[in-house]
Amino acid sequence: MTLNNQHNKPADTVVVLDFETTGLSPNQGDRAIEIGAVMLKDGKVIDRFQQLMNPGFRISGFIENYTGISNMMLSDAPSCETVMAEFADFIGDYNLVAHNASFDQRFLDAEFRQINRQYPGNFACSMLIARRLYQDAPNHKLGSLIHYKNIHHEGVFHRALADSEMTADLWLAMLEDLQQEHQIIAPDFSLLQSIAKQSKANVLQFLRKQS
DNA sequence: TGCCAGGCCCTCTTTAGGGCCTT
Repeated sequence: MTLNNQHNKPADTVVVLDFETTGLSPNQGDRAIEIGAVMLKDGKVIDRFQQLMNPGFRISGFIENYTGISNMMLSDAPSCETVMAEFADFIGDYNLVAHNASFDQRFLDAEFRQINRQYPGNFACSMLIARRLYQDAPNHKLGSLIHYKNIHHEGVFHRALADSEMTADLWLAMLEDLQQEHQIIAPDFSLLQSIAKQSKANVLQFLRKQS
C-alpha cells in the first residue's frame, strides 16, 4: 500500500524497489511474493510502497526460511495482478533503482506483462555502481555494503521494504560520496548509470572529468 | 529422461571459463 499520494513527478525523483520472489527466474515459472519501494526526491523519502502478494501456488521451504514470508502469510494476500496494477500506478514514469537491477527488472517486466502494463522509466543498478565506487569493499552484496558504509539499519534483511530502504540509503550515500570525495556538484541518475558502464580501471579518470 | 537463470565482469580471455549478485 502506498503511504502518500501527494507528490509531483520531477525528473530528480527515483523509485528504489525490491522484490521477494518464489525463485530466481520468471522464465522458470517463478513469481513475485512481495514488492517494497521507496520514492526519493531531493535526497529524502517522500513515499513508500509495500505489499505481499499471492503467487497462486505454495512457496518452497527455502523461500519461507530465506524471506520469513510464510505460505500462511500469503494465503490471504491479494493476487500478483492486483498488487502489480497498484504498483504500476505508484512508479508512474519515474526512473528506477534496484540492487542487482537485472533481477528485479526481469520480475517487474514479467509481472507487468501479465497485466498488460508498461513503464517508461530507466533502471539503474546500485550493485554495478557500488562495484565501481567501492572497489575496496569486501564484496558487493547489499548487506555487506550497508556495513561497509556504516549505514544504519533495523536488522531486517530479505524483506522487500527493508531491502529497498537500505538500497535507497546506499544510493544516497553514493550521491554524497560523489559530491564530497569526487567534487561532482550535482550527480544525477544518468551520471550514476554512466559510472556503472565504466571499466574498473577507468572510472576514476571518468569521475575527474565530471568534477 | 534429465535438466533447470541471466547478465555483468574479470582473466591464466576473445575459438572460454567461472565468480558474483539477486530469490
